[in-house]
Amino acid sequence: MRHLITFQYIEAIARAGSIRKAAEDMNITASALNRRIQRFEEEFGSEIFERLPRGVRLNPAGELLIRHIRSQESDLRRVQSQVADLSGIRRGHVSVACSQALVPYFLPAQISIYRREHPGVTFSVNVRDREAAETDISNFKSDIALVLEPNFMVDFQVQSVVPQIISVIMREDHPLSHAEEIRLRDCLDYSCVLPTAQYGVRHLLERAAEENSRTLSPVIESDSFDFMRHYALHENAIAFQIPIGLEPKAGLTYRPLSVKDIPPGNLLLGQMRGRALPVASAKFMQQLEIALQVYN
Amino acid sequence: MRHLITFQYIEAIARAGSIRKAAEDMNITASALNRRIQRFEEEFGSEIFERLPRGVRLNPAGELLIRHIRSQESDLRRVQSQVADLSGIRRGHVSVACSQALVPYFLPAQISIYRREHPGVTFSVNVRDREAAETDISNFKSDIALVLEPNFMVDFQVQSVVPQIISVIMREDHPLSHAEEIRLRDCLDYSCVLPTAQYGVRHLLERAAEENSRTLSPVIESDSFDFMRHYALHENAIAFQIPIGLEPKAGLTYRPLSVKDIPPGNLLLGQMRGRALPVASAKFMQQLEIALQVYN
DNA sequence: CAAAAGCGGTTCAAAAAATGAATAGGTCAA
DNA sequence: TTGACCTATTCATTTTTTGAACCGCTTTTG
Repeated sequence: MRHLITFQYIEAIARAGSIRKAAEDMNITASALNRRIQRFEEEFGSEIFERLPRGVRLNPAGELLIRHIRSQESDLRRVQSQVADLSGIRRGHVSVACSQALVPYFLPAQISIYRREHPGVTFSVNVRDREAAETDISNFKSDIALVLEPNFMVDFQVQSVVPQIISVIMREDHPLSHAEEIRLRDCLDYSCVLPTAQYGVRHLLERAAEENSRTLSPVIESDSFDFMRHYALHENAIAFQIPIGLEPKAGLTYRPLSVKDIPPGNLLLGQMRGRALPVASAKFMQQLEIALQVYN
Repeated sequence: MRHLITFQYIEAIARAGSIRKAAEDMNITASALNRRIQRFEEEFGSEIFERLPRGVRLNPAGELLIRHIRSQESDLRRVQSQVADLSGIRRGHVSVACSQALVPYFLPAQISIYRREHPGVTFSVNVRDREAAETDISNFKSDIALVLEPNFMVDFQVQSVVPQIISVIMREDHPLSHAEEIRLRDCLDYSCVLPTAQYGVRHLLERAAEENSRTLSPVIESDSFDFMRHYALHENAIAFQIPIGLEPKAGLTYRPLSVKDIPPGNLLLGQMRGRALPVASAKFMQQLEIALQVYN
């Protein structure tokens, strides 16, 4: 949309933090971009950038404006996708921000199901911790978020809640592998591999440990659940993950942690509050809702 | 906003029904406008107008687009007004679509109260029947609607409901003027002056008459409540109006119709569903809500 | 402490885009 | 069939946007 390029420039400047950098990004001269902004500010009736010695920054007016710009652009894309839809082309793009647990198993399966029916639809999948996922949603960078225990920002509208009991991951020959369900105190006797602080699983474990006046002392911290799973094989340590992220794997076994110690974590499916999603995203969201019911 | 002019052109064409007419309205050549539209359609990825022998008309894609355009423009105005608000200027514009009953008394009073506090805010007040009011709301031509018994279109979001018992208007020396409350059958003995079909009052009267297997035979129909009120003075006929539209007037008296015959009509305050109103409009709406509580 | 680097803002000639006037070519109604 | 009215196209002209060079300023760097 060529006539909306000013908006795109404004976004680029906000992102880059300086007119010159943004000019470079957008393949234009700094002078041209500068004048564009000045003209826009005049039309708009207010400055939208603070001029700092080392660049520019959105002022409050600019913050309001960029919110409008983003929502407007997303809405226009939605309209375009609706139009494409009614002309029978059925294409579109769906962007998902999700917790790591969804990456190996659940999401690939769901996306492949969806694309079997709508091969014209493309996807982007971004792994985000619970905070970043919400930011992405409210910046219109992602249409859909599927995250464990987010912070519930105001912009985040929950569509579906799935309780997830944290599972203990260990080798089949691990002493704990015979128990039906595992108590938290039992875990503390063994080497633990824990996810780093930004993850929901860690958050839940910490909270539970605190309530039981225990502390977690992991031998390894990692931000990769994949790594942790593999490590459990090597050292015969125990790792933790939510069921939706687990697949049967040779040599490993999974047991639920007792809900007496740790309440189930909530896996939340949601979107930007009040936003009308593009056709493709809305349909994919519907599919996810149905698929998630299995876990209830 | 100069860079959004294409959108304004599209709106003008949709309104005018032909590129030439719109070109004239917008002080531009038909050829220039035509090319603009063609370029836009190419960028947009779909035609938005049906080319007819006698002009053009929005096709379904165009309908979707113009919805977006209108909501987008309204949102931008809102952002501008918010910006003005935070720079302390406190200006803005409020547009109200309302039933005739609100015009003589209620709205002028409310607007004057509001403007006493915010003299920078301007108003437009448009009298609309219940259908037109809803259309205005969903076209973003009005921010706020205050109408009797609208049809409840999906886009219309009700903020406040005020029951209004229809009153009979007559001269002080009219035979009915002594009754505390008046039955519908009594009215039929006298000359009646009725509003035309598009008004809520007429709608309610007709429905009530039908239930009682009676028919209304007005000696005069009018679309002006002001006229009807004055006419009651001359012929000693009876007219009808809702309480919110009535002020004491020398020589005239008002009596409620019995709710046994006619259920109270609903005066509805509302706006476009899901729309974020500009600051000024939102505040005025709040004030109206409070003011209307008196009638409950 | 001085030079360098990085920033937004300004100026002016050059390039690009939008425009107007004229006109082609179509459909419909009388 | 004619005339009215429409969209679409072409091309010279006008308007707008752009790039290059430079100014004045602040911060960083050596």
